[in-house]
Amino acid sequence: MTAALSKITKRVGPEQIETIIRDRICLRTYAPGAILHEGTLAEEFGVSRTPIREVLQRLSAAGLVEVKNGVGTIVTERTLEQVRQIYALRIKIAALIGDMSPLDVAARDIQRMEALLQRARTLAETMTEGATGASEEPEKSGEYWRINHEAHAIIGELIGNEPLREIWDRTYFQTASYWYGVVQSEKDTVAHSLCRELEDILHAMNRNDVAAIGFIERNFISYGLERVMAAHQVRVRD
Amino acid sequence: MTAALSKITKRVGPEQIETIIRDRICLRTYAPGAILHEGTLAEEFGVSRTPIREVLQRLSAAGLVEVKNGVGTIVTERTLEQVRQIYALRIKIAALIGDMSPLDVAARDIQRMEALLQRARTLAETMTEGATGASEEPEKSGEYWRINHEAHAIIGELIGNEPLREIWDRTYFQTASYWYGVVQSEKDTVAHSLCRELEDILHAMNRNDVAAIGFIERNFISYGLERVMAAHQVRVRD
DNA sequence: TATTATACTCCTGTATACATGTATCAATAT
DNA sequence: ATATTGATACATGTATACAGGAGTATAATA
Repeated sequence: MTAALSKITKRVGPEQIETIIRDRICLRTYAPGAILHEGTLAEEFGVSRTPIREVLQRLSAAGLVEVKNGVGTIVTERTLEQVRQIYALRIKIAALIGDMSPLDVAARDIQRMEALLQRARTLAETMTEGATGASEEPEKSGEYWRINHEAHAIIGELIGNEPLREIWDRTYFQTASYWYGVVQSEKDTVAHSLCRELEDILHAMNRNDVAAIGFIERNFISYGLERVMAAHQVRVRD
Repeated sequence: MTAALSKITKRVGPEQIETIIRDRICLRTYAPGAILHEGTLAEEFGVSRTPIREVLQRLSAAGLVEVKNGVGTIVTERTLEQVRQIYALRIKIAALIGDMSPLDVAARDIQRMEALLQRARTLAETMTEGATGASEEPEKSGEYWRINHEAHAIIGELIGNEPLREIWDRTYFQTASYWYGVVQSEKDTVAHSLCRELEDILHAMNRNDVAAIGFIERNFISYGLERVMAAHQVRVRD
């Protein structure tokens, strides 16, 4: 692990610890196959192993890690076929959003999405200008992640069927790490794609057409699957 | 809690403990709203609170219980609307089975389902004959549960898309308790309905038509929703 | 030199003691 | 008589010590 993960002074609860570790998995700070040690994490967050174990159990139930006795907690590695299956499911789930008790779009949601679109446009412009600048690259990827993550959350809040929303989140986090791998290698393309995605969603939100949002997502998830599989082929080749 | 839950001598692992407690929730041995105590469960299974807590955390992640600090672990109570939403999702999920990498039906599966149908027919006959016999009622309900549970498992094994199968199981367990409430009050009707369900599935299995099985399930889940809502109305009335 | 057995090291699994949170009930002030 | 407050009992949350399992390195032997 990187040395940037220093000890935290503020006491944080298990829920926040879970969020932090989950984000690290999504952002590939903990890449698939990486081994996490309970003792190390306990020391970093200033707590005992007990609450850390609780967090890892929950992440295990979410399918993000696998706890192995005598070894450690391993970030889940998925085969190409497994990733494809999750994406296939996400496509079907997205198409269901409009059918399952969709909620009304609030003005507040539209404002949040407009702010995200603004940030996404700034990010995309910086991408094309800066070309392949080295030092600021990680921060751009981080910004992409934050935008994408909040957009996902806003859409999730429009899903009135709670069990469906849980699946929406669950499958999103399971594939986030692999999608983020694509983001790192094709920043420029995906940044512009994100802009179009948010524009389309914003139009649908202004019409209060949640079903349309589901189908827009369906299409962009399908696009994501293509990119992930292409990137995976490249990785296998070398 | 009933006194029938005596201490267990054999040492059992957390996985088995989880299955036992989950079954008790499904069978309403632990009814919705019931409070479970970690210490009591620990003593019953002859282990410390630590593995019990791990089990309860997993059941909490599965949406079957809710752990409350200073109070206990409460078996999840769901409103009529929440139950309806889960059923609505199960209906959609069932219809997806045929689309998502269905597996071939093995001869072994057909044999298992034929055996279940046999047991279901025996159960249904006993129902109509015995009318309202008192002493053997619980055992009949238990037999209904075991048949229904194994049929669910067999169908689940035909789902090639693993994330979809997880949802299949998850939503099944979340509604099992409420469906079982219907079973207890309308044993005769549901026993015959189960026979027809298994017959239809067996026909589809012989044709290796997994998609058909999905739609058969879709229809019987829809039927289940009707019965659960009707029963819930009765409960509210008194 | 290759191979196998064994001891060692480190990580998770479990048990237990203690800290903290919640609800109940009784006592007291209004 | 009633409302409020405080003590108390008991629940879960956390820390820590110890037991068990898995991998590795080392040394003995064929």
